[in-house]
Amino acid sequence: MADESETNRVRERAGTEARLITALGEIIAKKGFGAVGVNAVARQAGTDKVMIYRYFGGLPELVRAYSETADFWWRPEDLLADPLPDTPEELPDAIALIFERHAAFLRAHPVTLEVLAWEMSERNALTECLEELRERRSAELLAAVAGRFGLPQDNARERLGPAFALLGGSVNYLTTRARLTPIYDGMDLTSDAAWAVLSETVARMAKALVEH
Amino acid sequence: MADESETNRVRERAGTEARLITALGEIIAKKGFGAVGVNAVARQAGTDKVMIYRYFGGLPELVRAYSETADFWWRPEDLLADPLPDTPEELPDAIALIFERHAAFLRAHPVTLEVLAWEMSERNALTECLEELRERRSAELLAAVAGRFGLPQDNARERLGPAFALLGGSVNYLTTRARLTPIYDGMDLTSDAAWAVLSETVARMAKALVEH
DNA sequence: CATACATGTCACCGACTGGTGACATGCATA
DNA sequence: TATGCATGTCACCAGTCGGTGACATGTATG
Repeated sequence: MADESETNRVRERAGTEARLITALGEIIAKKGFGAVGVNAVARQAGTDKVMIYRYFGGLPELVRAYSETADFWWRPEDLLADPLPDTPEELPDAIALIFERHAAFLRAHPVTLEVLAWEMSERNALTECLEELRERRSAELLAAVAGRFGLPQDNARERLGPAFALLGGSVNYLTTRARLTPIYDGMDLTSDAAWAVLSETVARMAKALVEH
Repeated sequence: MADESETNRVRERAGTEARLITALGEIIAKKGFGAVGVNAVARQAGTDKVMIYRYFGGLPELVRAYSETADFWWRPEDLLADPLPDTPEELPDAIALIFERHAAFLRAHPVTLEVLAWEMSERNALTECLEELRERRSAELLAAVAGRFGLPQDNARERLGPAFALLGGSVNYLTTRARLTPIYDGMDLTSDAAWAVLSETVARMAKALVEH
């Protein structure tokens, strides 16, 4: 009968759940967090919004499910990959490289940028997941850097910690902002040249963190 | 008659326009940019949304009118007010003080913080006004600092410019973010203590900007 | 006084939102 | 084979949104 071709709607809960979760990610990546809603996600998944309520309980729970499948943030290894200077006197260059890689990571991960933007206007399962992940990975990174360059942990936490917060915050801001407003202080933040200049500046400033 | 007490609705275009403009500012300050809409603004102004269309043409034009009445950003004088170090060797401390005052300004101007947050998800008359204002004032600040500390303008633009962009971006990010998510890298950004630590870090890093 | 206009008020429209009940259909089990 | 349940589909609800037309009323002008 014609049934076979028509009624081919998968009829499998796991598949529908998976399609809903990936659809959410696609919406975020393509349209931004402003476009997220039960209707849009269900349409993108090719199913009905009723499934969101039946299988997840609601949009917040679907968002939570999505947050558990994804990995939004870098791992310390990503930023400390070779080639990276080792000796203590090269620490400023290493910091600049970490800065560069942090920026490159974000510029290559649009969903993370959207969630970072979301954090500015709303708290939800996704932003809380990213927040928790970033806090943990930042601490790990700091410890890893201290270990690699032979700094005492408490000293690193006192001196390097706030500096990493400052520089990291700057990267988060400038990359997130650049999606819609590329110009900042006369620089085009979508260009590699601007980021090279910024990285150079970081290298120079980082020198003062190690000296005396 | 009872007319006088009942029909006291001002019946004056200028007054209604002014109430609409101030109502927009109140909505932004109290509820954030997500709550801005013709219905909400008209209700806050105690009038009818028809007036927004009749007198301004629509919400975007009302927003534009509001943007022309307000002054969202610091002036260079605000950040360079006395007491501020003068001598070239004190430049790092001056930079740290500018950083502190930038942060203090934003923490005291919730509407500006909301517009900064808005920039992350949307472009409109308000965000463009703030963008233009900030770009201009930043350039003025840089020139003023160069003048005050006897730096050649092109040198200042090359070395101090990117550093100001980095530090300023960090302040924008951390203050805007702290409205909803105060914790960042283990610091409570609503506390003065955290900002004191950050300022100290800036002072240390700025030393490397002047040396050699 | 009578006319014309500006101001303010109200009701309504279509579109979209989140959310729910009712129903058809297929599969697994008794 | 027949019953029960899970899956999927559709229609509908109430609420809000931006936007507009129609009307009442006050004021200034002829």
